[in-house]
Amino acid sequence: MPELPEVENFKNYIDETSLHQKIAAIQIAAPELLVNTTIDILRDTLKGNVFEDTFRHGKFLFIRLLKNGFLMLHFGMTGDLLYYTPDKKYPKVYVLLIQFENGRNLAFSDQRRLGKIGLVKNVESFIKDRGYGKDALKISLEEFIALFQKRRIAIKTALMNQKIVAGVGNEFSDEILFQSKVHPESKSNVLPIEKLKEIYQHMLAILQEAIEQNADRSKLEHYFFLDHRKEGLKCPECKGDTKLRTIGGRSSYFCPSCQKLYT
DNA sequence: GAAGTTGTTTATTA
DNA sequence: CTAATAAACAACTT
Repeated sequence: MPELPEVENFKNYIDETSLHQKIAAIQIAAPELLVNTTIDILRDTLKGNVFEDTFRHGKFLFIRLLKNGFLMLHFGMTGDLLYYTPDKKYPKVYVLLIQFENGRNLAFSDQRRLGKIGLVKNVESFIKDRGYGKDALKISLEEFIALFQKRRIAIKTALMNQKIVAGVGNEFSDEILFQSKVHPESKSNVLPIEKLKEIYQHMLAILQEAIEQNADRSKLEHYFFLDHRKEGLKCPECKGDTKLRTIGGRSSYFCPSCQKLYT
C-alpha cells in the first residue's frame, strides 16, 4: 500500500519521466476520484500545460504546473503510475491518462479507486485547511515529542493519524513499533520521552531506507513486519509467536514479548 | 459468499 | 472548541 516511501518513489518517477513536456490531451476514466474540480475544469487546466516540478507531503503528491497551480494526486490503497509509449498492448486500465505532445503517456491507475485527483492553488493552505500534520521526514524531534505526549490514544493509532504526523500508514507503523520494542496499544501520552525519541529515530531511519531502496519490498526483507504480515510466525528476536490484533480499526502485527506495553 | 483488507472522511459521543 | 471512536467507502482476495 502506498505510504510515504512509495509516494516519494512516485515523485521521483514523475521527475524522471514527465517534466517539461507539453500536455496534448487528457482522458478521465473515473470522475468520482475528482475532488473540488470537474472533468471540464481539469481538462481545460491541463491541456497545453506543463509539469514543472513535484512536491510531496505525507502521502500526497503535488505536481506544479507551468500555469494555474498544482495537480494533486493521492494514491489510496492501489494507486500506481506508468509512463509508456502507446502501442497495441495499450491503453491499460487507468483512472487518469496524460497524453504528452511527444507521444508518450502517463497513466494513473487505481484498481480500488480510493485515490484522489484534484487541483490546488496553494499547497501550504491546502495542507493547513485540511489539518494535516508535518511530514514524517520533516517534523523535528521536539515537535514529535510534544504532539505524542498529549495524545491518549494507542501509539499505533497516533502514528497513523495524518493530522498528527503525515506519511506513516499501517504497515510502516507496525515495523517502527517493533524496532522500538513498543507494544502498539501503548498509550501515546504515557510513553517515556526516551521511548518517543526512539520511535522518532526508527521512523526516520526506516522511511529513509525504504526511499533509498525505491520502496522495493524485496529489498526491505530484513524489516520483519514489513514483509511478514501473518499471525503465529516466529519473532526473529525472541522466537515467540507474533500476534494479530485490530487496533484503530486496522490489522496490527506485533511480538507481545519483545514489544512492551505501557499503560 | 461472507469476511477481510487500507487510507481517508464523516458522523457521533465525551 | 478539541479529542476519541466507530463506521463507511471502494473492489478485489480468501
